[in-house]
Amino acid sequence: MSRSSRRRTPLAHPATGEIDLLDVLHALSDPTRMTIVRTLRAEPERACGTFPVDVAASTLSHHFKVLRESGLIRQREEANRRLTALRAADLEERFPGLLDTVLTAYAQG
Amino acid sequence: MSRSSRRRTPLAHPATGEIDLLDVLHALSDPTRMTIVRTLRAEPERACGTFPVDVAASTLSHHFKVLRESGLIRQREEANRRLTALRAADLEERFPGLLDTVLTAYAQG
DNA sequence: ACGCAGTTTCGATGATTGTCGAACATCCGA
DNA sequence: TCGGATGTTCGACAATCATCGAAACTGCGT
Repeated sequence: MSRSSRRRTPLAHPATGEIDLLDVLHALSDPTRMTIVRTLRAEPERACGTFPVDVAASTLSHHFKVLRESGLIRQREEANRRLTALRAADLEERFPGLLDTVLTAYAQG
Repeated sequence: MSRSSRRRTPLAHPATGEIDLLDVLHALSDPTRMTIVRTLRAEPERACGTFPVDVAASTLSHHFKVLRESGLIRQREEANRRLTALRAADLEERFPGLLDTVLTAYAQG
């Protein structure tokens, strides 16, 4: 196995069917994470460092972990970057209409 | 002013326009509170003690406060009871479709 | 007047959370 | 091979949270 195929932990994501609604709601109830999700809906895939949030890198990493473990985002390794994408289709399959409704509600501001 | 018109604190509720989405999502991300909201959608108004949750009375009171301050429920005094109702119409006005979508998603299991 | 039923407040406790800086790991380019 | 760029992990810390029991309060019956 090549050294690059496993970074630290294998980047565990919950299966679509295992996504828990309460975890999703909790993940979305933080302003930094909501900003990440909202940003991600516009663009298909983004590197971690390119989000318009003003927190330390380690804090951002923590938020990505919460979003990943809730099933909201998927991350994959790309060289020394980690690319992040919204699991829009999975979410739509699991909880139809949820993401759209929540993001529209947030835009209502 | 009659003694009964003010209990302890005046039971503050946010105005419909002031309801914050992040507060709502946070309030809904707890299983006990989600159960309360779900129970409340079936019945128009309920007394505090009649919810199918297994926590101490003081804990329940705390959850009602969180729900009330988030704008999800409205409470009014009725003799020595406190009656709780879902602010479904207000929620619908503020965040159209949100409550239905979330509760349907939760029922999806 | 007394006590009971229903609820809230208070104080405490243990768990979780958001945040940071420092250190570490990985990959790419010079 | 060395350095810089990109992210993560590791403590640590203060704040918030869910929970409880005990005490207090309110209104209704008796």
